[in-house]
Amino acid sequence: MPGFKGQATYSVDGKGRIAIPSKMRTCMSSEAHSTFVTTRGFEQCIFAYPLDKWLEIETLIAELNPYSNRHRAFIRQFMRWAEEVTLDAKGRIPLQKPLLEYAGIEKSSLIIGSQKYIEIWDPQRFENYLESEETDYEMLAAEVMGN
Amino acid sequence: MPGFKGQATYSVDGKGRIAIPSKMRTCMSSEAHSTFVTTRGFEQCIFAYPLDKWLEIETLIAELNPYSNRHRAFIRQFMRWAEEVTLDAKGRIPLQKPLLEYAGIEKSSLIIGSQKYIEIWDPQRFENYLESEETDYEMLAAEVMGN
DNA sequence: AGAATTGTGGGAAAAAGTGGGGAATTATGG
DNA sequence: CCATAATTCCCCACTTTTTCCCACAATTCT
Repeated sequence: MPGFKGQATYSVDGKGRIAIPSKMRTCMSSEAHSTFVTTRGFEQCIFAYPLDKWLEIETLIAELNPYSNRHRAFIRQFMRWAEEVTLDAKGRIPLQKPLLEYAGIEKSSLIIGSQKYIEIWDPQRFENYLESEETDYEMLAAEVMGN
Repeated sequence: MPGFKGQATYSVDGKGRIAIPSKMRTCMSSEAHSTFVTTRGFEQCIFAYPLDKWLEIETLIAELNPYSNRHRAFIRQFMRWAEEVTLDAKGRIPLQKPLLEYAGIEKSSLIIGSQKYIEIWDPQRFENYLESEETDYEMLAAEVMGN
């Protein structure tokens, strides 16, 4: 089954809703029940996992030891940003204020399909990110994929 | 079954009641009978376990050795703060004064879903906690989840 | 071009959260 | 042991937020 791909610039309306591109919607498995889990990304953006993929991750989290304070801190950070959201009849999901603030998103957003999940960026911030990451595409490929 | 997730700032009313976010209520199993056990957290906050999860923990506690003073000290601390509370018709639970004092909560609180339990913080104290924990999210993730 | 799908916006209905009154229960003090 | 005070519980009223639904514009497909 193919992963999420492509990019698009979509608006975020006054109620914090954002449409998921139909091409990305169609490549969710039915086990996702039209549901995503949104959470903060490692960069300053929002990640959206289809529910089934998210549950796999949560299974790993559930095995951590909550009596270890490092583990507990991680569970806390990981879960507190997460939010289960379901597509409405028009294929949109609501984004909570804390996430929008974290990602610096206001009226416009850049949606990027990134294989197992979708990234949602403030377009300007993504520009800045590209500039700050000096490594060029070709080098990155060689480094990551190169044997 | 998914665990508690998300965060919200809710008020604590004059009677010490606090609403549990509906998204967290809906992911309790029916065996919890709409009941939580609140107790002091390992950090300076309140933990709320759904009853069924709490009973699992209590089973472990029951197996500790009461003739070891370390064990005994832990059992004593763990149990003396615990309080069984039931959701009212509006989805709220009452919080006892000692717990509120311990967590430094007055009128406002930050509710955090943390997988198997819910944490209730004084918002300001949580800010301080975040600052004191310098480790950033990405590092923590790599450390805990890393290969 | 016409029809169907996709993205955008907003209004109405439903649900969630907030606060408080009063009865029932428990605690305190003479 | 009773009277008073305090607390807990149950209920109702209000406000805000979320959810659901419909309308319209833009794009894609046939």
